[in-house]
Amino acid sequence: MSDLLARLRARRWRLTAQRRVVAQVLDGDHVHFTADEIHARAAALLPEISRATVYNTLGELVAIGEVLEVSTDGRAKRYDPNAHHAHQHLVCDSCGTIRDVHPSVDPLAGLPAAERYGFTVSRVAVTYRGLCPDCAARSAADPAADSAPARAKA
Amino acid sequence: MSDLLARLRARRWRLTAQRRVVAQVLDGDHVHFTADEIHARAAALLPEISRATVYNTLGELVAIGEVLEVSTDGRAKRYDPNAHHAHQHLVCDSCGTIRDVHPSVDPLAGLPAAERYGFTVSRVAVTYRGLCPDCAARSAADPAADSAPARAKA
DNA sequence: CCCTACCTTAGACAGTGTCTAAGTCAACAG
DNA sequence: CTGTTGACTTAGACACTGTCTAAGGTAGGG
Repeated sequence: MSDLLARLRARRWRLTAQRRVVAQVLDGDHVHFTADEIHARAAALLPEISRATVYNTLGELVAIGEVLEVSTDGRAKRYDPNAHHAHQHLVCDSCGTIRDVHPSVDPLAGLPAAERYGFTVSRVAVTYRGLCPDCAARSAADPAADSAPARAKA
Repeated sequence: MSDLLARLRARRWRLTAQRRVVAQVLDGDHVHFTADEIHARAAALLPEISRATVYNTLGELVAIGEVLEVSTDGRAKRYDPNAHHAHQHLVCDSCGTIRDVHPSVDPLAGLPAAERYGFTVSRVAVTYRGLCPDCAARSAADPAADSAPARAKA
């Protein structure tokens, strides 16, 4: 992923400071940030960067296939820099954490032609949902908090 | 589904006119409406129904498991009344149409314990994406329209 | 070093969903 | 049937996420 900038240059992107910091943030921890989180982290490196630029850059990265958009909860989309290796997601219902998992079989095989209703199927998104170890421990200790998803991370 | 009202009564729900029309709308075509579409259709039957009530009622129906929430595109959530029969979704990237499909194997089996990272996995959402027959035909006839997803149905 | 097309910015705007205070009414008791 | 009560509904303000525009800035080629 460290050659993302090189790939962008090959696509004739103008390498502005803003695009560099967005790429740098995506290149950091392999976490799946929301656009707002990416903006906050980018702003820590380049305070004057605007929200619109982050959205623009993310949209362009998605369009050229360097980054994947993941919408797991109907709230903010998350951006997944791991676009070059097929994978699926494991999502915590409580804190929203996402982990990548790698499929052992091609999930497209699970859909027989008879069930495709004439659709041209090109992709499959598989999302496993449950509780991450931390949240499972917390809900066992305090069952009342079970159904109160924390918006912010602990 | 026609006994949804009976099931709600069994749960000690107060059966107001508003809840009846929401149930009635969900009971209609097996389409997956957004909350706003449900509100519009409910308002056709009961003009003074408010948006908040539709959201409240849908939220309660989801909480008790009578209806499923589906978020396919990061925009409005859609509500799926077919909650009593495990199924997956086939989504058209162009027009947004959703069809239910029925899995031949338990998709949870695709995730070996070694890949669960300590998560307590309770559900799996599988979404197949591609083009519906109509949109595939249209994009074959006019490739330029291929990447311009229509927000409204044709 | 200059130019120009592309990029960024601030802020307004739009869509979706949540919350609150006040009024209303379904269900039950008598 | 009528009264009571607490759950339900309402309008509208609010919050969050994402998009758009006009104006100014700047990367990269000459």
